[in-house]
Amino acid sequence: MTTRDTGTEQLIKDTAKQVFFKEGRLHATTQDIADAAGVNRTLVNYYFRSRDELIRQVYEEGMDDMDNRLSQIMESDIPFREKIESFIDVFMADSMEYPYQETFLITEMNTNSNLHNKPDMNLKVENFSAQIQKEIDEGRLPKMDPIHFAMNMFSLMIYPLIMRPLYKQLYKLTNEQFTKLMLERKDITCKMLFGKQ
Amino acid sequence: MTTRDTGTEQLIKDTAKQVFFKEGRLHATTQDIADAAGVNRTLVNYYFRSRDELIRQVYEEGMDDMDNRLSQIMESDIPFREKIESFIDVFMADSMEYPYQETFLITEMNTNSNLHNKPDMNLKVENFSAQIQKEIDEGRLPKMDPIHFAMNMFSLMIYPLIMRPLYKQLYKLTNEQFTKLMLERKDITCKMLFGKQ
DNA sequence: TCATTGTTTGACAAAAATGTTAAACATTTA
DNA sequence: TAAATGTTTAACATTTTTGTCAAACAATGA
Repeated sequence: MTTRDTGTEQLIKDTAKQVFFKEGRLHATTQDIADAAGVNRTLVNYYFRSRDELIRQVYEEGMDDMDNRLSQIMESDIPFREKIESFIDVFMADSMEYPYQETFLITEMNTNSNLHNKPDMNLKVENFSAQIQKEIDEGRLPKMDPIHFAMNMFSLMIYPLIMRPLYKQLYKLTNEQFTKLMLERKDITCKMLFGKQ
Repeated sequence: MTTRDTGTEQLIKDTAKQVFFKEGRLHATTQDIADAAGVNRTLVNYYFRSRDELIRQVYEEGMDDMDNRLSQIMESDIPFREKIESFIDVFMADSMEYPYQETFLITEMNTNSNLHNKPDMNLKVENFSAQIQKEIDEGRLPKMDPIHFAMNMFSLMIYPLIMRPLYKQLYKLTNEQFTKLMLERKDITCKMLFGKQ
């Protein structure tokens, strides 16, 4: 079967990511996704066979994406702090687009538990920890388990975006105000991490 | 109808909170919840009329709980830093029990959008911001929008707990190791917030 | 004890979500 | 153009989830 590539398969997958990662509608049905994509629901089955398979692919690609974003910290050979600054810049821009990507992944992990971990991610994480440890040893970061640095960084970047509906309500913020705050956070997060206050 | 109170209604609601807030199984069905509670599924309808009503009550009480926890920051009249230290201590203990409470609330907000905000929470938040602003004015905190202090605090406390399945996998952690790290974070979070590194 | 009434259960019904199929449609290519 | 083949659609079927009801059960009180 020489696929004719009408872009529909990709459209459905991309729309599913919009719904799950961007809008955070984690209970969305195939009908919801088809509607959002403006296509007949049957096409979900035509291209993906089942809902589960669509979810599986979205999950898989979400994980791959995380993996790729992690790689970014490794490859460049610039000083640690600059590397982190640049990482925060890129990662936060992505997260502002898709705040619920990690939440989706975790929710799937919590409901399925038949998750296959990508072994090369462990290596990257170890590598990252080693980089942090080096900074600690050379006195540029306070003494602590390197995992805390990573946790701090991801927490400060992602969590406010997840809680957006709540913050908007509690602090009576417009979309513009919220976006402005998130952009400010790039700097704030960096300063928090390196203790330069 | 003089209720006989067999504790079943409360059991179902508590179990729902266990499933949603503790296990993070956000797609759980009424059957899942009934099974977890060890009761006949029909009792969910007997006591709550519909699934939606059970969810509504869990949502409502989850919000009330957040409200109460926020109040805690207001009432005591001890110095700001001590207040925050004590708050982190209590809040993190709660969050370790129910990591997905806020995630559940947000997911519901994202799917329903017919949320009625509790107006008195706005007041508490304003009060909290004023307290932070005072610290800033008196030079005990760096200059920034007080909302960032709140965002930093909640992010550092909650997000690592949400991501637990991922961190456990990436860093090859046992439950005990993870718990130990989370307890360490009480201190780390506090130091991050006040810049004492 | 026996009637009353609230609770629990299982069988059934309804609704919602997902999956299948055949026919209509569109594109390619011979 | 016409056959071949991939794509889309609507009708239908199946499965899953939710909701209803009457009968069984258990506790209370006259």
